[in-house]
Amino acid sequence: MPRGGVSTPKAGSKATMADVARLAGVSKQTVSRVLNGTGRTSEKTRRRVERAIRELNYRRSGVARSLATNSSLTLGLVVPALDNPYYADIAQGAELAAWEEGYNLFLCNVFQDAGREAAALRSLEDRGADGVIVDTPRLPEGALAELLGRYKAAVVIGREVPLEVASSIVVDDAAGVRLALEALHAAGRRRVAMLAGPDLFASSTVRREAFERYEQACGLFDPARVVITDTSSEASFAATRELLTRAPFDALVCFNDIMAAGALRALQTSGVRVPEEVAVVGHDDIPMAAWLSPPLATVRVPKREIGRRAVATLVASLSGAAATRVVLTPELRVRESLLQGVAAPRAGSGMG
Amino acid sequence: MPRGGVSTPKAGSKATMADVARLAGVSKQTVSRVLNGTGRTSEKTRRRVERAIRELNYRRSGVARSLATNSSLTLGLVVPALDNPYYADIAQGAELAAWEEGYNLFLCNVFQDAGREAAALRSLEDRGADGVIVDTPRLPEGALAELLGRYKAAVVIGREVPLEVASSIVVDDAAGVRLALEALHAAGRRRVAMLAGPDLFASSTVRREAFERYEQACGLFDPARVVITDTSSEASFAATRELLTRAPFDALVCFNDIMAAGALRALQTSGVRVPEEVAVVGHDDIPMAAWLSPPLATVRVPKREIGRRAVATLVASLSGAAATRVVLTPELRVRESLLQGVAAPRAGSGMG
DNA sequence: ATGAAAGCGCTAACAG
DNA sequence: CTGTTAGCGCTTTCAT
Repeated sequence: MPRGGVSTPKAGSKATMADVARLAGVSKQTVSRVLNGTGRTSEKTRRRVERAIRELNYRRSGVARSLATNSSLTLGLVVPALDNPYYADIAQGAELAAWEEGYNLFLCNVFQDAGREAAALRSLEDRGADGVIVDTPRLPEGALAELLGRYKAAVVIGREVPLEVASSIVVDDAAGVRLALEALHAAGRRRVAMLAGPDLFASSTVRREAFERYEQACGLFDPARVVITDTSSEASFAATRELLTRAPFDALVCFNDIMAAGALRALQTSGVRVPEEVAVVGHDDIPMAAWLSPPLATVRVPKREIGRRAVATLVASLSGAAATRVVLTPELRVRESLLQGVAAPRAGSGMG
Repeated sequence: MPRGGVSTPKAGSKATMADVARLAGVSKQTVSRVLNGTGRTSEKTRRRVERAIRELNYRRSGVARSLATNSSLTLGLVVPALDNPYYADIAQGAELAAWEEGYNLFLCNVFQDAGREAAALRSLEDRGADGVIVDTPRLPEGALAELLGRYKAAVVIGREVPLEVASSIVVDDAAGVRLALEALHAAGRRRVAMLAGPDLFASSTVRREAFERYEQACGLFDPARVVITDTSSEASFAATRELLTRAPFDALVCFNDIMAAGALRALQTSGVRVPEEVAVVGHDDIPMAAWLSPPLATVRVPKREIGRRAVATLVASLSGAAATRVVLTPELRVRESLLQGVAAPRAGSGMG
């Protein structure tokens, strides 16, 4: 066919490399060389091949390619719940980094279910992903090791695993809690309560224990001020109301910002002024935190950075680097929910 | 090797179907039959094969499989920005539905960039995805048609495309705006302002025009009360402040909840009481909307449903069904930011 | 009920 | 610089 059909290709047109070779009057190998930029090819043949490719609207089959090369330049990221902006941010960081490294990143959201986590890990493997990053609170270590062992490389987020199993990226949770408590104490709060998440989340346990340890060390610990509840705003709303009837407190540290949002609302609807009567500190620093009223002070976790580092580590491992453990440090994000005596909140505070 | 090594497989172990066949003393074909449940196989051979599979910790290569079958039971979903909970929710709906249909769903987040959108669509194709769902405001229709034409089936979200190109799932945006305005008018608001998003988003244009039309019809339209701004809380915060100095208004309709959050904060920090002086209505109903202060009234878009329907439509198309157009209807979610004279907000309001 | 041969679309290892 | 021959691991025919 002469160049009649403009560039609008027919739907479903699936030219193969052999078609291109035929049209260009060369062998498949030459086409492959041109495509890969490997070996030397005469300027002339290259042009012919390139023209044929355009003409046929040809695209190499990645499937065939990865069958032949046993690699796919594809990475997988498995997260437990995209509806928590925390994971969405990690995903964005990872996506950006993968793109820069020349890899593709496929995300698997596994809606709160260990079975699905395993399934996602397996199907990513089946589809030929070179490596995976996984943030999974639920999968037991044995199962995780087995699943990850099938990849050339793997990175686990938010959880320490043996280096034989995978690299890991974690955040120093205890340090984050300490930052919050130091600021609270400095602001004169002596009866700090904690809204903890279920122990299912390793980081929740770590944070709760860090809280208890620190408060104990300061001689300010009272177990009656610790509540464990589900990580939803709804559950936190209810838990905070209950806490109000149980023990007096002048500050509240929450496992994450989603929970803090519920707590904030519970305090306000109970007539408790924030931060005058009770200061509130969240954890993670999701984008919405700065827009709550009052803006929520929180322990900022470098989410994008987590995603970025996870990809960097994974790519390094794929190139033969040894597994590593990365520990990231959180920062305190001071906003009005933690400040005292802020009469008229100023515009833009906490937006930096 | 006898059954020495318990069930803990060595890392990187990649048995092939031939290995299994050998160990079981049958042909590859028989193994394939057992795996697929096709053809008849004697109970005895099947057991042998199954045992060999277990022994070798064997998994079929999906890559080889899809090269041979030209199908992968894999679907792709391309979204522009996971950091907007709106998309995260769509993704969860889609993921759930795909899982139920026996498909795998790979998500591609393309960070605000038309080039990346195209790249994602292409790499999903390369990896053998059977079909894709794409929510892309930026890709011009011609390019989109070309990209989608290469799939067996495709679904576009939030945008109408010719049925030859793909099926589409859209929400009746104009109806949503009308719902908000009716409620506002019923509450006595006569000077409604609008915080619109850039025309880049088709739905933003639709909503803005619906707003103008409706207000005009009521004889209440004033162009000075319409502001177009970026879809971030920050930009909306600034735009709202500016609007306050420009034209008086007693209600504010926003393109989405993220923007509404910024607007809410701008009003509050400017000493404007919500909803007493200015009622605010968002759009989408992201989870956080209910936890803002005051809880944000919003036009609820059935996000999960969009994801679910997109997958259902896609799967149907893959089975040969004709392309279709689905229009979903939004609902008004009344919360305190729209109510009048609510002295003491009651607990749990707006949480249902 | 099972096996043998051919091929999916590509790359790798050698020729020339 | 370019072509030929083998596979990658699986599913299809077709035989048996």
